[in-house]
Amino acid sequence: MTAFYLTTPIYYVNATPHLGHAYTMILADAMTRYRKLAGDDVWFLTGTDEHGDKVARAAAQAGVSPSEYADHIAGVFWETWRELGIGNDDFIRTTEPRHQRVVQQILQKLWDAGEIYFGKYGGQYCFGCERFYTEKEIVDGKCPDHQTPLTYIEEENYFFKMSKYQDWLVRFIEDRPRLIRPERYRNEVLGFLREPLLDLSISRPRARLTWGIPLPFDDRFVTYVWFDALINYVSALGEIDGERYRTFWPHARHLIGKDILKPHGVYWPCMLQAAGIPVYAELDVHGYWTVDGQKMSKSLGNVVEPLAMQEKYGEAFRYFLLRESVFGLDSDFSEDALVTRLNADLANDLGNLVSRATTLLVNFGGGAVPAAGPLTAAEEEVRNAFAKARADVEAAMDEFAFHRALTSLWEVLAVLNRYVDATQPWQLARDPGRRPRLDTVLYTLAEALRTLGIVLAPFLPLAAAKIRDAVGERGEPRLADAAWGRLAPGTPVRKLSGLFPRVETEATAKRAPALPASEVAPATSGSRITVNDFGRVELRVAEVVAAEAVPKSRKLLRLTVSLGTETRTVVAGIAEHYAPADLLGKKVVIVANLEAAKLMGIESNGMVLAGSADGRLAVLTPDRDLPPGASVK
RNA sequence: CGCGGGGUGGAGCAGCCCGGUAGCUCGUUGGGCUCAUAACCCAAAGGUCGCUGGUUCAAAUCCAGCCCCCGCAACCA
Repeated sequence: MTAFYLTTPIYYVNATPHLGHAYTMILADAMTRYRKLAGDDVWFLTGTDEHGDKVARAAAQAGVSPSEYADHIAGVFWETWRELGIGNDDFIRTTEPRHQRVVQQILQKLWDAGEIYFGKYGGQYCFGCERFYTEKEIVDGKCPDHQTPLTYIEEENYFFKMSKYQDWLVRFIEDRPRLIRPERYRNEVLGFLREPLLDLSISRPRARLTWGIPLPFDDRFVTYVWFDALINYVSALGEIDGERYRTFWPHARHLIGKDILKPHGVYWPCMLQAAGIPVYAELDVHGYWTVDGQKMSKSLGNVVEPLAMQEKYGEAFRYFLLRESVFGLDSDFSEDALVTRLNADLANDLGNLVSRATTLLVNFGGGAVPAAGPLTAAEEEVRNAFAKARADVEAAMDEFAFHRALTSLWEVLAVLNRYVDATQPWQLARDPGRRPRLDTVLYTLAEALRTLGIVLAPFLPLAAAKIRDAVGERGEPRLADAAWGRLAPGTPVRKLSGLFPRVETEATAKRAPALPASEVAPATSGSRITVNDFGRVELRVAEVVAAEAVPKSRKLLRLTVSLGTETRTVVAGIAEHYAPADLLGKKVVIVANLEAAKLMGIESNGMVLAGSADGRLAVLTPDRDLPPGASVK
């Protein structure tokens, strides 16, 4: 039995799951289900990354301890994967003792081997971000995030001698064309390695950060999160050289998003090499999702929540992600496109085929699989189409090309729909003399459903199980059983319709594309909107922390407002009514999920609400004190 | 010259690594069928494959240059 070990990144617990996390998980789930189906010994690992600055700060903000905070978010991730039907075998949290033990073990080993040294690091530091910035990142001597001046500070830290592995790593990658895939990412890593590789800072002083794993050889420091986090892939397998480690580590494949290519493609192999652990077998890199053509971000308010999509569309959500994306490239998500896929592929092609085939078997086959009569070229075509799809799926899955695997399977569906049309079983049923022919057709359809129910299982686990169940196939599906002719005559068949009901397009047609504000018709009194329409507008209390007139502008003020967890720039057309000083410290109400807009060259992320009449204007403020960020509705 | 990705019928995409009549889905038009979820099947219209040049018997596919769009640049999948 071949072992297959697939990992996803462990997710940082400073935010709840979004489309991107769900995508990684669904890819990993489909892949591991496929390998299990093929008979491999599979181990599928995911988890959460819980140490570091951001978690500590988010916890402080929420008024709880870091561990309480991490418990909560880790729970949200865990629950989300259950709802999405993800079948991970393990879920590791970096705060677990089993992880910490291995991290410390590896650190000690590296320290003993002289792979780590104590050194001084100086750089431009932003106290807001609690991190250093490189010269390239700094904008006009200021933090690109906060636009505040940076401070030069020096800090002593431990460093991993990564630089000495540069030449080794280049050769290692060059010798292994399949190590990093798709190839564009392999090229990108080799591109990184054309620049000199620096030693990696692997610690943070406890004076600054306590939320981490203490260095075993100097407890004044904790381990830097990247170093800590990457080791989860090993620590989750138990003791190094233990049984599970020996079974799975030689087959380790890491599935990641393109944003974390560098740590996985560069740091991690160096760490492993230094620690005397074999490098992973494969790094598989997927692309990003945009949403309605735009980058997904909180400030744009277009973050797609996987649970909402799952609730609304069920397995079609999973199907869409697998079918619509080309592995490694970016793809665009939209509900319209999802509904189109759902209706065309799942309702019309698959669901309808299952419905018509089971109905034929029930109405004309007496609810049981008949014995097949002589086969003709038509049956041969069906079998060939299926055999071709099996081979195509096998090849596609080897490259994480889920869209190709599904395309191949849908070619079989087209062949089957044509087969029904061409053989016309409802006509055959009228002539008792053609009973053998009818039986052959019905057997072929039943067998097609059974085998489809097996091969579709990794992609549509629930629907595939229903299809198998309709033709009397119970228990765990196995690819080996997808051989033609295994279906026993006499097996009872149940009618299965409504597998994927169509979603009526009216609901989607009314989703108007976002128009620039100037083109939006103003609401007329009398016209009504639904509560859902209103719910799309995110209103929040914001505290004005800075205000200044926009140069050369008559009407505009540039406001910096705090939403509690973030500050942002909002440009407001109120300069004729308010002096900047009037607004300082005021709590106002802003539209927080408004599309960003450039006004006089300044990007505005939100809109300050104000009422006006007869040329007089007044900014809205809460009647009682509310904290910045409080939601308004 | 920071790195990378993309530019293919009305829309969204595959194909490009391994050159050989340009393919899929949606949409449009006409026809067929009635077993099926207004589904299914057949047919048609619609593309100088961003531009220019090169290699080749042959280029969407290889090479060079240019134009446009989009990401990333140590903690967002």
